Amino acid sequence: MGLTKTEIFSEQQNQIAVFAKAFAHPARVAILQHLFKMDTCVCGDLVIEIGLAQPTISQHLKELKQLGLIKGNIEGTSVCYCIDQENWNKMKGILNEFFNLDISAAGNCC
Amino acid sequence: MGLTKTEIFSEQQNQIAVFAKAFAHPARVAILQHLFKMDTCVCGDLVIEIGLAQPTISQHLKELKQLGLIKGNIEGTSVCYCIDQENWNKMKGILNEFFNLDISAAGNCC
DNA sequence: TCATTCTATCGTAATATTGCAATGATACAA
DNA sequence: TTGTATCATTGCAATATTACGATAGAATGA
Repeated sequence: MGLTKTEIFSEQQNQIAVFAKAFAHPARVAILQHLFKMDTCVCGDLVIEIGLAQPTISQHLKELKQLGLIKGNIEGTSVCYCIDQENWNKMKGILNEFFNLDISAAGNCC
Repeated sequence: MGLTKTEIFSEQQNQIAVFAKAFAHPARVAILQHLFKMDTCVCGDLVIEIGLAQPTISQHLKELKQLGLIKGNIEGTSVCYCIDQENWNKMKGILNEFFNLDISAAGNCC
């Protein structure tokens, strides 16, 4: 049905899934890496840097913005994008808690 | 078109996206958490534990297995699943490298 | 052998995602 | 005002994902 049954999972499980979805596309990974690489905010060159059409980039930026991982400030005719440090760290905390589950007990019987 | 243009991205970017997709669904998050929680391998009770139909769980398990994040050993009529420690740590390394990109330079102009 | 149990696969329906052309909207410059 | 540059939105087509009923396969026990 293509419809994820979010209601049967915990808030935490859904939140992990939502954040993970942000990185589940190489274009969004590339956008974020570029935002990190630049020592200033990135305006328009994302379209040139990544090889996708402008509406496609705009759509990916919108998703990242809705998740709160990036911020966008209007600067004249262009828009300045950068990482939202606070939310980025929050996301990192949530995902790291999941990644660092104790592995010692599991995995020793297969 | 629903077709990700993997060819225009780096190997690393695609790999991050592929791993992230594993966690981009709460059912798979729940499966992995359950595998971690158990101090022994998990066989059939994932269907009961999580509220999805058996074919659906089987499908999610297949995806996780294809990524190498879990292993499955046949034990009589049932199958024993557990985390693949080696690949799990490898995945953690790749994603952490991405998460821990230097944030100090970016994000100070918005 | 036959029924039971457990899991995988197939087929299908519905929703989600991706990508882009066309079009708007806004700010600035001439 | 008229263009130009930049980015957002809309609308659409194509592919991907999610979920499950039905069914098949494999091992076990009666």
